[in-house]
Amino acid sequence: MELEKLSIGQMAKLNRVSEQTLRLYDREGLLNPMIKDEETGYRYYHIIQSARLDMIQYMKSYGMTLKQIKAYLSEGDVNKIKEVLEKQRASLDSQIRELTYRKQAVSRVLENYAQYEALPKNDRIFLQYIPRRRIYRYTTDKDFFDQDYTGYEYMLRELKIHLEAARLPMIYFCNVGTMIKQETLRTGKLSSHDVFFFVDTEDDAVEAESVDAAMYCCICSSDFYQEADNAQKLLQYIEENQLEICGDYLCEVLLEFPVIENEQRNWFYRLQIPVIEKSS
Amino acid sequence: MELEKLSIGQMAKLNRVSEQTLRLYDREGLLNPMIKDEETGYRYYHIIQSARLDMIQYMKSYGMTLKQIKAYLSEGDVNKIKEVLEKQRASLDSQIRELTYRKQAVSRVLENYAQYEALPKNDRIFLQYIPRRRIYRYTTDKDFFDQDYTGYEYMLRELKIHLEAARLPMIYFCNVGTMIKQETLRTGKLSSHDVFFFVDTEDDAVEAESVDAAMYCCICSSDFYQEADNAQKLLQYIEENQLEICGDYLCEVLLEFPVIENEQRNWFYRLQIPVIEKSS
DNA sequence: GACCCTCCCCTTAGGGGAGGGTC
DNA sequence: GACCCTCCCCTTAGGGGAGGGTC
Repeated sequence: MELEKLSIGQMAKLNRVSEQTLRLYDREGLLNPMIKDEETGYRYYHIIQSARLDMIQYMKSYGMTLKQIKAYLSEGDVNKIKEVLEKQRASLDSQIRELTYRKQAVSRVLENYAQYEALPKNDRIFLQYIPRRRIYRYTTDKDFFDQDYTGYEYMLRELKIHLEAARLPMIYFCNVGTMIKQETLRTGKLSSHDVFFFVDTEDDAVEAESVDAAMYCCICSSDFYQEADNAQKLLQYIEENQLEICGDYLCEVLLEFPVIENEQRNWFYRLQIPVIEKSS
Repeated sequence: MELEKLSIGQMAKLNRVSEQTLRLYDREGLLNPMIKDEETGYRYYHIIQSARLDMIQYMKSYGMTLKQIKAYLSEGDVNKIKEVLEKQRASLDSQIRELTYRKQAVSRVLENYAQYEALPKNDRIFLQYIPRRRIYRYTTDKDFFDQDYTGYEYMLRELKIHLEAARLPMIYFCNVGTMIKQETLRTGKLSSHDVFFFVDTEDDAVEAESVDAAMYCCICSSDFYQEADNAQKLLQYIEENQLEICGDYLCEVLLEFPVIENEQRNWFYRLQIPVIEKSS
């Protein structure tokens, strides 16, 4: 029966794999041809060997590496199937979780981008309702408002190191900010020892503080050195308009563009102070 | 300020990356140190360069390759952010879908394994209620019952090629079977031109036939050459027990073990014929 | 002595040849 | 002429050295 002695090309075609793949499997000892012509080096397969090839492909589709597959196949322990499959399922689960995390991060940046496009960019003060958020806060011994831009970078590095120590995904690091406690703010003094980043409201794995929904008095800018001035403008506005501070001041980096200008990050931040109307 | 001239080791530590990584980014032009001592080759970074490193890490966490990141960073087009992010989100989406598919496949095999453990293995005939399933059927010009084992392998290869042509995932291939139409079966003749595989009941992307839920008269075996005999036993049992065939005969490969014995697949199949009680 | 440098080899699962025999 | 063989180089994002200068 000629049919039963298949050349590498025939075997490849029947099984929808490349000849390269079959040669690799031969070399790696995953699937050796039934006959190897010692003189010409030609490989000949039996159709039956498709069974093993199928097994290899199943296992590959479960996400196993060739090395794992080889070990498993050569072990030949029928009862290990379950164990292997359960391990694979767990591994797939965590991969899916990881990717879902990433997707959420991308989505968040896109949302921020949409806000960026909609928000006024000309130092205008505006009121905005902002829903509840969650933040992970880190307190340093330095005061943000005493720092120059370089100093701020060091503060961010601290936060980054802290983030890693707390086993939090790097992804959160792109939506950071600083905070002034409302007690401090009421004295009119700008002073901040807290940096933070926003955490998904649904991410239960991270313990974070809640920032209540509120009406915020806001101003946006791209200039790092403008923050103090802008903050003063906000305070003045609040004063002049019969408003009352009802929570912590946040400076939120909404977006960061991948260009460095004048040796500075090219970002877009929103200062925000939660307010209520003054009770008369 | 010494602080502002960071050695590679300091820069690495501050940013939680390895020195190797920084050297790679330097070589690839992703992030060059601000100063490179021409004589000693020592690299010195400015803390500000962390901004670019952050960008690289964000983009990596979105799933971009270094090459893509480099292209994006050097292009410097602020307005392309959105486009890039949307592309990344779409890509993440399809990766998640793919992995979810795999996970389902693994879960199905595990379910089959659980059934394997529970089902009688000693040629005993039993009744089993089997819920609705879906199958993708492929009709060949050969008759399964005229084939030897080798012939069956060729039939499977046909199915596999067909599966690929229909753009169906390889994963489905591990739960295959053959079918005898009830009309044929009633004549008592064993003849089958249909091979099939089971498709997820929820997978709308694949168009498949429905196999209704029913009470099945079943028998399990691991011996390929035993199928015809076992089928006859089933028919006899049905006859003797006042039962009536109410659908197609299926031979389902429930599980396949990764060991080849006697040049044959080591599998476990379940013959099943749907029955109802004979109306008197 | 701790730090940094430049090679260099290694990892996954093949793809894409070149140059030369074989069916 | 179509098929098969054995090299050989290439891809990602670094990790892990060795051997030798530098702060």
